[in-house]
Amino acid sequence: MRRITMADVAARAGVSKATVSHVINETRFVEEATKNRVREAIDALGYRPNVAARSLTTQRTRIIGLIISDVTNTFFGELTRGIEDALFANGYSLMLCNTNEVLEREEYYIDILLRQGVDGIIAAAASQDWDALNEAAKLNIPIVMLDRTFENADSPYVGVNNSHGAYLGTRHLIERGYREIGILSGFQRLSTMRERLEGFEQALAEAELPLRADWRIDSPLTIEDGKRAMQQLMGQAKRPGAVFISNNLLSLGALMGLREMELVCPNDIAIVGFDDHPWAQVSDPPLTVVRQPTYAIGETAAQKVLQALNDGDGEVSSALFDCQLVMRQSC
Amino acid sequence: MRRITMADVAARAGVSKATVSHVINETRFVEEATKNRVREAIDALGYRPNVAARSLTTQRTRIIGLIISDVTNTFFGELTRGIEDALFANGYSLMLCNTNEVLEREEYYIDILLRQGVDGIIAAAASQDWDALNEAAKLNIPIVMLDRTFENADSPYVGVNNSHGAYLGTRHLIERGYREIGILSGFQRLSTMRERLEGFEQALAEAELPLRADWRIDSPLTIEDGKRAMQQLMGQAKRPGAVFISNNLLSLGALMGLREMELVCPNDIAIVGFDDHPWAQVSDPPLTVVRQPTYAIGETAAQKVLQALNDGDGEVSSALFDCQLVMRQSC
DNA sequence: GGCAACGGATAAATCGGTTGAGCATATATA
DNA sequence: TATATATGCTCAACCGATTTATCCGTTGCC
Repeated sequence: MRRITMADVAARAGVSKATVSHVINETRFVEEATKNRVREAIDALGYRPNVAARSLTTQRTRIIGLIISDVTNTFFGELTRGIEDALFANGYSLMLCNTNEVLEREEYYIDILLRQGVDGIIAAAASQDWDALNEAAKLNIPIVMLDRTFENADSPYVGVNNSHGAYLGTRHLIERGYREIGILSGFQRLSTMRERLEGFEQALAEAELPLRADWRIDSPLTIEDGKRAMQQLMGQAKRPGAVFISNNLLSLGALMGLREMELVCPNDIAIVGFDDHPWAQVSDPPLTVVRQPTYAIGETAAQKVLQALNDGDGEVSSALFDCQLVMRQSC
Repeated sequence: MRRITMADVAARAGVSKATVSHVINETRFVEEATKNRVREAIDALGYRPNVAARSLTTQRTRIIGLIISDVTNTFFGELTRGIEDALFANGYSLMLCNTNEVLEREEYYIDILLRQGVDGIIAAAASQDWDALNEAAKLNIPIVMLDRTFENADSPYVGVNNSHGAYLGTRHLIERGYREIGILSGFQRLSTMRERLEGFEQALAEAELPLRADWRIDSPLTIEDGKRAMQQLMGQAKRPGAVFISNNLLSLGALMGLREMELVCPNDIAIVGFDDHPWAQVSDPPLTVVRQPTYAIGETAAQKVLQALNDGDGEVSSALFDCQLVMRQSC
């Protein structure tokens, strides 16, 4: 079946392509009678505008690119969902790019997004600097940093107050009487992880508790690494009594690691994790966590790009959400 | 910064646009020296082809549309990931559409995807018939049904043998000695849910066990509904001793529901769920489940669309994966 | 009466690529 | 020497929209 074009519609309605275009986009006054003939023709023919052709002239695609490390991680899943809903509500579509925290893949995707001519980019970037995104910035494509940011980032950022979140979680451990506290601190090249470590350290410092290097385990952010990290932590002669875990996958892995070592939480070690997850309610034990408003973060990020798109030059502000301690039974 | 076009590259390299195009796409022989001049110009100018313009003539976008109900559900998250990886490996991009099982939203998205001119569609469709996708089919856009299908579906399907999976799970319960078995059977308008119910019934029939209507609870597929369903099941005077749960969100909700009622699994009720999830290993109790190779299903679905795209008319086959029983401690 | 303004449309250029036809020049064949 | 073939590239039409400039009445105003 040949694609129906605007010319077909114009012919059937007995008007020019220009008029059809104006009826569709409401870009100029058209007489009601003419409008109706055009609409009738559109319906009758089942005409569907070709986005590529339109983009060519308008230089807009109504597509937003999203760069994250992995949708499989529910944290990113929720973010994605929030973004998608906000875009949907505004007639935009989403191009999803998983980078797996691999820089080359991120760079590849940024290039693709630019070729695609996306109107904006939301990025939970794997890179540690602005280089990869710089080209996008040069092309004046609005960018919103999601979840993470970096020093020389030159775009609004939407995320949470990580250090305060970690501070809350750690202080909770201290208030429950734990004095020997470790941390699974993740990947220090990510701003989120650095900030969480900072909040953790601040809470310890305030309580005048020691900061032991062997009770801080850095690692990539996977379940496997969480398991390993927890086992390394607990494999030591001198074990902490509690641990703050900076990331949800690490928490899950940690729980698995404990199980394997036949250690029991919170008896052998108390845990406060970062990021909530429905399953955390039914885990053994139900996990006490610092929760971030993930969906809202995504939603806001999307609104920020759209705002940048609509306002033109007006500066778009960053948004920092607060975390919330959710007490359950792991400490 | 003005966008660099092919004309700029051509001018700088001292050749025609046609030659530049041929160098980029390797669509015709070009002398090595000329090629080099073109490549040098491309690099020097930082030229990036405009996908919209290309799509206009080639009628291809190298974008595949994915329709699912919700990325937030890890099952779909995994599917999405498998799809994205396969597309990435082949130089295709992914447009993500969450429908929330809402028909209007699905129809809206299909329309958008067609306007966008996606090369193919992978759909875990909310609709129960072919109507919504029919337009895409008429335009000769390859479609792959993901996870679910329906009677008059006219496209390859990639999923698992649901009835056999449910059969396996149910038989396991029977083998463990349970005789009074219920089912949280989800949404009967989805093929997956119907098939799972079928497998469940078959296992009961084989063991000559009764099929009680009050031990079968249908519901939408959300955590909340799982909770309600489980509480309804266990709120009855005559309770079953075990239950097969046809969906992962329902399983999670069921666990929460039990907790609230202060009932213990598997003592008060044994559970076998459908779909595995990392958290199922650390839940209380660790959940025995029927696992499907989710990632592989997604990957395969993507490969099927690409195959349809490349082979032209060659019929693309469906793919049915097997499920696997993962024994843990919920029965 | 003459000129401006306006209402309601259209023709044609344009966006940035791809691609079939065609055009020199060089080499092979008769 | 004339002709055929191959080589390497250019020209220009085309994809399907948007948008600028323009056109042809009508009406309003001085």
